[in-house]
Amino acid sequence: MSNTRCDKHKKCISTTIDQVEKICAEKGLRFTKIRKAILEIIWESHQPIKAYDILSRISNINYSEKPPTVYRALDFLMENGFVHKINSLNSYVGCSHPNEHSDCYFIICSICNEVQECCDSTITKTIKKVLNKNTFKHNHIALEVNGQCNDCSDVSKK
Amino acid sequence: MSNTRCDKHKKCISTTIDQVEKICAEKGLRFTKIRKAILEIIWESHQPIKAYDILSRISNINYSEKPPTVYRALDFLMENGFVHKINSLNSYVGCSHPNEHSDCYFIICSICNEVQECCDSTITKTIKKVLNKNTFKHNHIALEVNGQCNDCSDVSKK
DNA sequence: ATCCTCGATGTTATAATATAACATTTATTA
DNA sequence: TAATAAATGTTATATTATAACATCGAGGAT
Repeated sequence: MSNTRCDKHKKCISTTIDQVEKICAEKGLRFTKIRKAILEIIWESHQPIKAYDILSRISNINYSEKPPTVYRALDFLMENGFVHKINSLNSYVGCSHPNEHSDCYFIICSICNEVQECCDSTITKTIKKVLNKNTFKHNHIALEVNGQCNDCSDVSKK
Repeated sequence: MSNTRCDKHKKCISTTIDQVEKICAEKGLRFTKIRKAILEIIWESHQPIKAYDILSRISNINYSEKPPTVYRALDFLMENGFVHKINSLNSYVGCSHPNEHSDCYFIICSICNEVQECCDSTITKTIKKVLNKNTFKHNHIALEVNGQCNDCSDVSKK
């Protein structure tokens, strides 16, 4: 399934990278060569990618990269909302709307492994109400739903 | 903070263990000695506990236990809804209402590390609506909110 | 009761994920 | 241009989790 949803994937990558570049310029963040290379690798597919898969991809380009290189770039990219970690998969995905909001929700198809963002303000509102009842101040909301996407549940019916 | 919320913690453990025992009997599940011991260790506090901390606790009792012992018990306990994994912490907590519903939501205080369940049906309903819109069939909903609990944000004000 | 089977446990080894600590380089700014 | 702060390089190791195969033991079939 990997890139089928994104007709013009190359464009979709470069648009996002440009956007990130712009945001970094505005905020005075250093979007260095390594950070950019790693963000590009993450965007090569719309699937979540694992840190060590990023590492082996980047080692093809520049031999002898080591884990801290990847984890540091991931830290930077996550801190600034350009990438999200899917905790249930120990994997990382690019954020398709950097800077719009801090909390992103994910639906993860356990058949094709496709991950889609499903950021929805009604979910956020409902959660915030419950947090208020609990007098809990939130920093971050992580929502990951595991199941089958439409395509895969259709296939499994046949 | 650890057990302060639960006035009679010993009772609270034994009640839950009894409940699990009963559920297993009804369902023909084998609540073996090891599984019980590990569930008891998990319930020693209301905090999430890490697999290797369980391992070292159980090694005090019975030397020479090894990781698979713990992970197998955790698998059993999670499959049957007696324990939940907090993915963002790689940690495990006992479920305070085994068998009532499959999806449990957590609020995690980053100061005192206390984790509370905040299973709320309005959240579930709202999420399900969004999943329907996306024609996505869910198996499991994981919601983890990180922030500060009431007690800790009070303290930090002072 | 005995054998059989299957699930549970024991055991060894290793895979997969992530970070600590310190050295060096590069960018920024005073 | 020197000072300084941030980023990267490097080595080592910590943490989390599973594979693979051997053995044990409970409960059912005969």
